[in-house]
This record gives sequence, structure tokens and C-alpha cells, in this order.
Amino acid sequence: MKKPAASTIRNVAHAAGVSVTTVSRHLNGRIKLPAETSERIRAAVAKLEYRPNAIARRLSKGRSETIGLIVSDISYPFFAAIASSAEEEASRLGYSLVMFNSRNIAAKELAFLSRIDDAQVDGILLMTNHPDDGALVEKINACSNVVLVDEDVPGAMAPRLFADNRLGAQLATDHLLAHGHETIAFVGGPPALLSSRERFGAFKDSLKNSGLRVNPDHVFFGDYDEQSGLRAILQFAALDNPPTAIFASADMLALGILQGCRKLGITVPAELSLVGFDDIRNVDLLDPPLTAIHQSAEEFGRRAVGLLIDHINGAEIPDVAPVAVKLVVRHSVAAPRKAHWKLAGNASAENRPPARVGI
Amino acid sequence: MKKPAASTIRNVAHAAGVSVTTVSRHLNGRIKLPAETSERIRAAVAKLEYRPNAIARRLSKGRSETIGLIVSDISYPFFAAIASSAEEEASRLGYSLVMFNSRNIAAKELAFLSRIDDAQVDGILLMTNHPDDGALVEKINACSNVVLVDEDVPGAMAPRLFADNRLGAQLATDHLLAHGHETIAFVGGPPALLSSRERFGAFKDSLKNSGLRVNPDHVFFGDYDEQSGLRAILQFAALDNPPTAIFASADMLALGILQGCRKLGITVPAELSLVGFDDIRNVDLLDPPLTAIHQSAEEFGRRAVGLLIDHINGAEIPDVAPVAVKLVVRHSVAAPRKAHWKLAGNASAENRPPARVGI
DNA sequence: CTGAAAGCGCTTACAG
DNA sequence: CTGAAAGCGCTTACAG
Repeated sequence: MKKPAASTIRNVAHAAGVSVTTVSRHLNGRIKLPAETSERIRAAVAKLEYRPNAIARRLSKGRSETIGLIVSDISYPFFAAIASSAEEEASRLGYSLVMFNSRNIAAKELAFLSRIDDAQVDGILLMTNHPDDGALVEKINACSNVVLVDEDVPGAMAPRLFADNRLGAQLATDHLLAHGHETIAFVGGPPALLSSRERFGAFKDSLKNSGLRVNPDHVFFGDYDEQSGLRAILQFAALDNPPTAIFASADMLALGILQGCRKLGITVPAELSLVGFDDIRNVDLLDPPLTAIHQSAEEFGRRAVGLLIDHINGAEIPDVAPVAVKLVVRHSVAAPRKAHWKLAGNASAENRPPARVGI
Repeated sequence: MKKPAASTIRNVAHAAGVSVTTVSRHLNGRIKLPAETSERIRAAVAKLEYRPNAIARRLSKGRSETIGLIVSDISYPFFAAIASSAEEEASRLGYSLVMFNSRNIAAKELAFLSRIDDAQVDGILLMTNHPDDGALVEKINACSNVVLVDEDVPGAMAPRLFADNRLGAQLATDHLLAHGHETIAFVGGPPALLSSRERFGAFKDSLKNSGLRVNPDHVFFGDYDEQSGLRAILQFAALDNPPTAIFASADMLALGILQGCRKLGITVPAELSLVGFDDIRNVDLLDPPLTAIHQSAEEFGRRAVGLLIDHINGAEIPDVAPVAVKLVVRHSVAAPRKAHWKLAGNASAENRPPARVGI
């Protein structure tokens, strides 16, 4: 199955009547050759269809002009959007970007990071969900040239780029508060993650600033997926005093919540208000269009790549500003039912019928 | 910035008191060593934290145990889902999978394919939208070890894996027909693509079998994205005789159509029925839940990887069966308005008011 | 300025 | 069975 041996730099040198050294230097732009010589090389390259062997180059040079991106799940829309943007920026800066899917498996993350050792990649953008894995911290510190994106790995010595989680959560919560909600639930991802901690922290602070306290029954931590959102709403719906609003700290959670609401016959926003986080593509087409905290995947990818390439080139990385967030108001938030009843003065939250009404 | 030189196989050999050859052979399982010797090697590996240099291995061996996946846009949900599944299957079979984002740029596809030449990857899963690019065919044939996934590159000599496009389109069209629609529009992607041609072909056939003909005004080809869907519905809505139903040959197109309907005040399915294709995650949460042709991204990724690895290993690739499709009925299809009017006998399609009514 | 030669870290025919 | 040596295709200090 061997294909015809590809031509090598030796063949080119021979055909052009110069040394291998000269060809190499010329092709890498480290030398200025007489027009006639460089033309001979050009012709030889063309004739032999010479293409430098990148593997050989890496082995001797120790660089690949390639960067990697490790992601726990490429089919997670927000991650895919970041990956797409990162590729574009890398390309603009003369780098290739290869993407690795870790499926959230710590061992795969370590294996992918090891590709820095071989110079398979010059550096890596790491998006992980294993913040407290000791081996990971060690590996990152051994590798250098990794930048942490979206989630933290505490203790790792690496540049980091995160969203403004606290501001986002505050905007979301205040928006719900402004509509008169007083029993607001929080649905989060894995509690150890930076995003969960910061978003939940700001959520609590916002409630406190309004004189409210968080009800432990109204807090749910799971994974950042539809499943968890579904479980959360099922759990809330079974409560004697279900919340009138939910801050879902990821759109994928909101999706699961919406799914659950449909199953249970809860109408959003009439009976339950909902705000998401991420603002992934097409959430404006949901039923109802989702009000969400927007963070720019494009900015995430672009800035992360810039940071990494600067770092690879030995530049000092200054403190980096968080990725900006903003509230995008659509139609998944309304005034709480309870509030109306209060006005009417005829029912307390506790003894009203469960919030399960057909559409 | 050099990190402490990683240990090499020479260091290990030295520490274990054997030759480099022996270490290499032992580590690659080509040799059975006395327990005592292999233990010395194990200890040396552990002590020196030896990790084989994959780049050096590739250079001398010409294989990488890595496969690549080229995709035009990793943030396209259906593609991301395929990529995710492909990675899982590759991993199961002992291969790494790296993903390349081509942004639909032919030159990038060629460059990525060239990574086969260097043994950066042993083979490639190619998802392209450049079916008629002569250079691509040539490159694929030169590379061998590529398999075409989802779309064809006519003339290329490579195994292929496609969905059952014709059946899918037929199921979609017949479903609309069964609801009484007679003016059904087709919205497709780039007309040169296999998916567009097959889906449009089967659409036409289904109409013909019902004694209907396709109205050129009711056919729109664009890209497979929301933008194109939006443009299509805008164009249809301006017609004197807009369609009562649309077969959108990709969910992303359906998303754009839904967006347009919302803008124009067209209610789906009351005024316009819609069926999509792909059945990507969460289309059941749209407004309305989208009826769509389902194709399994999981099956696509899994089977494509199997095909590629068999091909790499020189196995004969038999004719491959298409990826199965099925109709998933949700709530974006209803009987046509026109049909009701006909029953009432008071208006023809031509002079009824345009289908633009507020919700 | 140019080129012969060593070296990057492996694998593997070849000889002992 | 084992190991010294050549080779994979580049880059680059070093000498001319």
C-alpha cells in the first residue's frame, strides 16, 4: 500500500544543483539568493511537487506552528462556537488549530496536553471540567504554553480567560427581581466549577441586596446539559412552594427546563419565568424566545488564541479582562403569578395549586 | 524558555542496562523479555518519566494512529454531533481523532488532506462542500485513506457514507401531501451538493406521484444556514401564490424560515406547514416543535470511522448502505388553509390575501 | 555566503 | 534472542 515516495528536500537540492542547507534556508526565508538560483529551486520544487515534511520539521525544530484546543464536548454549542472562532483567529495569525474532544475524561485531557511535549502542538487552549484534579495542575505546569479557557484549574500557572460570570448572574437575577419575583431558583452546573461558583455567588448577593434569602430547596446543581435542567424542574415542581422564576446558569439547562415545563404543562413565562446564560444561536426561536445573558463565543475564541500565541512567543501576559456579558431580553420572563394573587389578596404561595396547568 | 529535556529511549536503555533496540521492541510489544529485564525497563521508564516521542515515531514509522476529520464548520450542530461520535468510536478502536475546521475554504481542505502525506494522520474523514473542485478530486486520489462523509466528491476514488437522502425527502414530502398540501415549496442548500440533488429529486418525484408539478417559484437553493432559510421565506411571502407548506432540506434552513415567519407574522403550522431535515438536538423545543427527518449523527460518526480504519488497514470496502432516516412527527405540520377554504368554496389560492397574519 | 555533517528521537533490517 | 548502525526528512551550528 506504499504510495510513490514523496520527494524530499534532498531531491530538490539535487535537481536545483545546490545543497540541502541552501534549499532549507531559502524555503524558510533565512537567506537571500541570486534570482537565478532561487528560480532553479522554485522550478525543482514545482517539478518534484515537493512539500516539506512537517513531521520531520517538528522533530528537528521543536515547533509545529500548530495549536490545540481541548474541549470536553465539541457538540456543546457554546464550545463549538468558541472552537470555530479560535480556528479563524489562529489561521489569521499563521497557525493551524486542531481540536481534541476529551469527553470530559481526565486521562484524555492529560494525553492531549502531552502533545505539547512532542511539539505536535506549540500550545493548547484548555477547556476542562476538572478543576480539582491534582494531576491536571501538575501537567499544566509542566507543559507551560497552555491557557485556561472558560473554566479555571485552581493552582495552575497559566494565563486564563473567563467570562464576567458575576456580572452576568447579577444582571439575570436583577432582571427577575425587577419583574417582582421573590422566589427565584438557581440551576447550575457542577458546583466545583468556577462558572457555577461565581454565578451562584452573584445570584446570592443579588437576592441579599433585595432583602431576600436563597431557599436551599430552590437550588439545584447538576451538569451543564438538558438532562440536568429537566431533573431540576421536576424536582422544583414537586415542591410545596415551587419557585416563580428560575435563573438557569446555562442555556442548555434552560432547554431542559423548557422541556420539563412542556411535559408538566407549566407555561413559560406565565407560570414560570426563566433566564438562561450563554445566549447560544437560535434561542430566539424557542417557545418562548429565551431571555438570556449573552457572552460572545467569538470574543472568547479570538482572545484566547491571541493570549496563547503571545504566551508561546514569550510575551508577558498582563492581567486579562473578563469577556463581557450582557442581558438580552426576549420573552421568557414575566411578572410572577404570585404577585397578582397578592394584589388580589386571595392566596398564599403555600396553598395555591401546584403550577401545572395545560396550555 | 526550554523546558528540562524530556528523557529519551536512550536514557531508558542506559538506565535499564539494555539496548535501545530492546527497549523499543519491548515497549511496542514485539518481544517477550525475561520478567527481570522487563521490570528493569519498567522501573527506568517510571523513574525517568519517559514518554515516547510521537513525532519521532511517526517519522520513522510512517504511522500515527491518529485520524483526522475535516469539517466545514464545527459549529454546525449536525457536524459537531458527527464529530463527537467519530471521536468516541476512534478512541474505542485505539486511534486519536483530531478535528480540522476548513471554513469551507478549498485551500484549507487541501492543506489538511496533506497531513496524510506526513503521517500526521493515517487517514481522514472528509466532510466538504466542494463537490466539483478538480484539485480536490486529484488530492483525494493521491492521498488514499480518505472517506467521504455526508457529501460526495464525484470522481474521487474513496469509500463513501451518505444518508438515505432520497427516502428522507420522500417521507417529508409525502407527509405534507398526506395533510392535503398541494403547493409545497422546497428549500435546499447549494444545488451542486449531493444532498441537495437527491433531496430535491425525491421531492419532485413525490409530487409527480401525486399528480403535482413543482412550481419554480417555490424552489429556493442557498446555503445550509439560517440566513438562507430567512431569505427563502421572504421570497416566498412576496409571491402572489405563496406555498402552504415547505420542505426545508436542513433544520438550519427551517430555523431561518421560522425566524422569517415570526418577523412576517406567519403562524406555523396554521398558515404554513414546515418539515426539516437532520433532526438536530432540541428542535422539539422550538415554537412550534419541528417535524423533521431524523438522521443519526451517532451512526454517521461511528460507521465512518469504522470504514476509514478498515480502509487504512487495507480491508476491502464493500458497498456501504446509506445511513437510515426516519420521519419524526411533531407539531409544525397541519392541514393547509387553502384546503379549508376549498371546502368552504369561497376563495382560490390566487386571490386570497397573502399569508401574513399577526399571531 | 555556502555546504558537509551532526542531530532531533524513534524503528527496524541486518549481522552477530 | 540481542545490539550496533542506518535511516525517516528536516534544521542548524560549525568550518571553509
